[in-house]
Amino acid sequence: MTNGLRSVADLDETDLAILERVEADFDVSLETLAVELDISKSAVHYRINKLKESGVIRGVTADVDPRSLGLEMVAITDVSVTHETGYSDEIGAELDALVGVEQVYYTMGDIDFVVISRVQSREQLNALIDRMVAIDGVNETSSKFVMQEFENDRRYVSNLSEEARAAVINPSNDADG
Amino acid sequence: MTNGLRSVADLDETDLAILERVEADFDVSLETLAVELDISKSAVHYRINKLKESGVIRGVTADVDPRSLGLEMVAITDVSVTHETGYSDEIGAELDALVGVEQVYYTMGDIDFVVISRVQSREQLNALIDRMVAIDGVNETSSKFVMQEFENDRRYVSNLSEEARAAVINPSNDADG
DNA sequence: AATGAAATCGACCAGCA
DNA sequence: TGCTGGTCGATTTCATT
Repeated sequence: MTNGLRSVADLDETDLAILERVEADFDVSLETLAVELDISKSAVHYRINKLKESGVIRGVTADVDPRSLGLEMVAITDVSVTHETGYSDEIGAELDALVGVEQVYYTMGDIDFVVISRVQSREQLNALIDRMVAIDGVNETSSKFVMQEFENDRRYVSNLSEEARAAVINPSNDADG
Repeated sequence: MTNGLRSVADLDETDLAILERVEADFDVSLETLAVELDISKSAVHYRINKLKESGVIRGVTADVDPRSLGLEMVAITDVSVTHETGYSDEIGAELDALVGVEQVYYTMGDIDFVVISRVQSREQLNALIDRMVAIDGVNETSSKFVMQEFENDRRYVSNLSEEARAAVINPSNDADG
């Protein structure tokens, strides 16, 4: 009996420790990690490479502050679509492709898509919503402004409960393996 | 200053070109960038350093695939709070600090917070929502499951319209049309 | 899977326009 | 301030265990 958790790559505690550090700051030196984990620099490098190749680390990226680009306005838009057609995949992709759209979630319930967008000005937001409505199959939209944002910086490993962490390291805990 | 856009750091086209590349893939070599931009390696390095120091690049991070950690379930929770007190800052921070919470938005309107959370299982989600409700000042929650997610990978520069890009490069350009 | 040595690349410095 | 070329140190690669 599985609880739905299936680990794609098997990771040990050392991997998680590396991931926790590099997902917060990849500029940390191999030597620092090597000392912390009490393994050689080459071993750290070997593991990071393996994590990249296996897709656990999807890439290494510069984290750009959107405010430095003038992107100071965030909105959450609920988008409902006409339910006759089953083109939710396409509509979601089209919403996601719109310039200014940051995240698109397709959800259960009467509201079909939740769209997070980030723009410079109210004019840009209005234009963006117009483009959403123009998408074939989009029925209705309802937007709200974000007054304040509490970011978590997309750090997954450090945001894992003890239980969740254990489930990653040992997926055969109560799963099929 | 007519359209409300105020640039924090002044960036030129070369900076934007560098940002566009490194926010997609920081593993790109200095030499590749130098050739592409027709400047020296040192100049690329100098600019990247300046972008880091000025806070435009907040950091360099490994992008970890949440699914490799078994984080396959995403939920969007609307959280309303008791409006008597003005502790929205604290409540937002408390929501954000909960393990499993990825993003917290404080919005205008009758729903006060929109919380995006990512967990391994339904049990973890239930426990998470319990912890939300337990926060002092939280009134009511309403959650919906995310069936599909269309990601944009947090790439801001490449997700800028021509108009928005121009506004970044030349902030004194108050031509907002 | 991990190591140490060798090649390669990025970080830093002094100086220059 | 923005950039150059050169040097040093770190990272990447590879043969070996």
